[in-house]
Order: sequence, then structure tokens, then C-alpha cells
Amino acid sequence: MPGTPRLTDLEDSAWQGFLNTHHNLWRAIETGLARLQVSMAEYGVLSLLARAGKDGMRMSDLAQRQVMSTGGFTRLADRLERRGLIERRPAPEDGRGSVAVLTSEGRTLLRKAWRQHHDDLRRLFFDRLGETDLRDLTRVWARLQQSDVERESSAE
Amino acid sequence: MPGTPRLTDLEDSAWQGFLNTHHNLWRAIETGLARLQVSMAEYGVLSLLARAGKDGMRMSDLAQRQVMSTGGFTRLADRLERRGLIERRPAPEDGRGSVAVLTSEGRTLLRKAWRQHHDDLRRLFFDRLGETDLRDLTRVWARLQQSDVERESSAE
DNA sequence: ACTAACTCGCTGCGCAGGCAACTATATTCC
DNA sequence: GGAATATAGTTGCCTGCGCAGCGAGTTAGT
Repeated sequence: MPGTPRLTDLEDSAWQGFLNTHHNLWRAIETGLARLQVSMAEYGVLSLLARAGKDGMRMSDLAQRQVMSTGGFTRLADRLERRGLIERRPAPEDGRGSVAVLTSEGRTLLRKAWRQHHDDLRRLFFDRLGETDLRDLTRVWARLQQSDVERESSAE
Repeated sequence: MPGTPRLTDLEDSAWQGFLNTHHNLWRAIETGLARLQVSMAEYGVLSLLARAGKDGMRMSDLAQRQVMSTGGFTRLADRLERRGLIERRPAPEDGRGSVAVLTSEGRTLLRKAWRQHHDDLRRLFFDRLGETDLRDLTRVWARLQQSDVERESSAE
């Protein structure tokens, strides 16, 4: 297949490794959380709410932090609320909005999920990497995140 | 929130950076491909088929390489076939199976997608990293992939 | 104060993908 | 060779999410 842009072997393995590793880690960690019936997305929301404390967080802020559409987030919140893990309250000072707050059941479940997540992460990620690796990674993330990753495509 | 397992700042930024970077890159690249009406998954299949050549590949092999369920893959293949990008042929030597083969339209579209993907990747990833970075990354991927990432969770 | 423009969250719709059940063929075991 | 079992691919059903459109509420402009 001539005329096609080529990658070096090193480039290819850096990129493919990135994709594969992410995929595998994600799956493994999601599977760990699944035993508590918690998805990655749900875990993320519960964590954010735990950090937010008793005043909770606005729905739209949560959606944004989770990088989800607000529509999708509404339903995620529905599921969590139906399970009694969060509560919706009218937002103070804004009649349109709501804030979501963690219930005590939510907090209890989160604690278990936290432990699970943490243990899996340690076993699958941190135990396998040294401090140098971690520093190398953060250096790379910093370079990649430089300001304009979200600028969409160019090629004419 | 006491009693919860803690990560160091370095650990946290290595992990969060991993997730965020992946998310951003994935989205940007997917958006690039979208202008050709090609999803990441479709792109992956077309690429595999291009590499496979005129004998194509078995459906189940493709599903496996794409890390998808066979059910899901059937429909992905349906979509590609409906668009005339691939063809299904009965598998030689096995009356149950089929092989998928790239059509010439498929090859044509893939070439465009390839270029788009390549350009985006270069701009978003390779242009921002040096050879050292790439080597650091592959070293990390190797450590993380060490044999048992797929062993599901432990923590009792 | 009244309207226009915007914002917040929800809903209907559509799509991609997983899982489990099924069909058709292959393989194995007697 | 025939029955039991395994495998390839398809299908039905379900879930989770994005998108576009909405109703209620807020803010800005005059």
C-alpha cells in the first residue's frame, strides 16, 4: 500500500500501546467496580459529590466535569437517585437548577467503591511503575495537553 | 474523608493525566474521522482489512482484534457492507464462517481516512513528543501490559 | 416593567454495542 | 457412521449515551 503516510515502529508502538493499555486498564477497573454495581461514570460522579461535600454540586457542573452531555447526565443522575445514592435539591438562588448531594447510602457505597478502585489501580498501575515512570508520564501528559488538543483536525 | 486510601500527587496526576489525555486525543481523532463519516471502530476494521489484503479476514478474528463482541461486530460489518466498503464472502474450508474483504470503494475511503488520521495524530501526538518521550511511553506500556492486566480485580 | 435572549435541566429519538439465545456447520467420540 | 459437543455468525433485547427540541426560569436591553 504505497503513498500512505507511515509511522516509525517506535511511533506505532507508543500510540498503539497507549490505546491498548488504556483499553485494558479501563476494562479491568470497570470490572472491579462492577461487583458493587457501579460503573466508571457513576463512580466518577459519586467521587465528585464526595469532594463537593454537603452542599453538593450543580447538575450541569457535574455533567461538564464528567465530560458528558447534560441529557446523558440527567439519566445517570436518575439512576443514582433511584438507588438512593444521591438526592436532588432545588438550587438555592436559581429556580431552574438543582444540586445533587450524596446521601449517606451513597457515601457508604462510595467508600467500598473507593477501596476497590484504589486497590485495583495500585495493583494494575502503580505497583508496576516506579517514580521515574510516573514523572515521565506526567511530563508527557503535560506536553500533549498543551492548550489546543481540542482544536479539531486540520488536513485539507 | 478519613480512612480512605490515598494517592500521592504524582500518582494522581499520572493517572488522571492518562485518562484525560486519552479522552481528549480520542475525541479529537474521532472528530477528524467523522468528516469522512468513519468512526474509530470502522476505521480500525478497514485498516485491518487493508493489511489483510485480498484474502480478507475472518469475522471472528476481526471482532477479536477490534476487542468487540461478535454480536456487535456483525452489525459493524453490516454497516460497512451496506455502504459498499467491505464484502462478505463464504470462508473457504469452513462452511460456517465468512471472510470480510475490502472493496475498492473501501480502499479509496480508507486512504482518505488514513491520511486524516495520520495528520491528526502527528499534529496532536507525535509533533509534541520527542524520541525520548516515545521510548518512555513504550517502556511504561510494556510494564503495564506485563502478562496479567486482564486478571480481574482482587481486593477482598 | 416588558420583552428578548439566554441558561438549566428534562424528554424523545436514534445509534452503537454487550449479552444470551438460536441456527448452521464442524469436530470428536463411541 | 451417528450422536454429542463445540464453534461461527446472526438476531432480539437491553442499556447508556449524544443530539435536538422543550418549558421553566433568569438576565439584559430598552
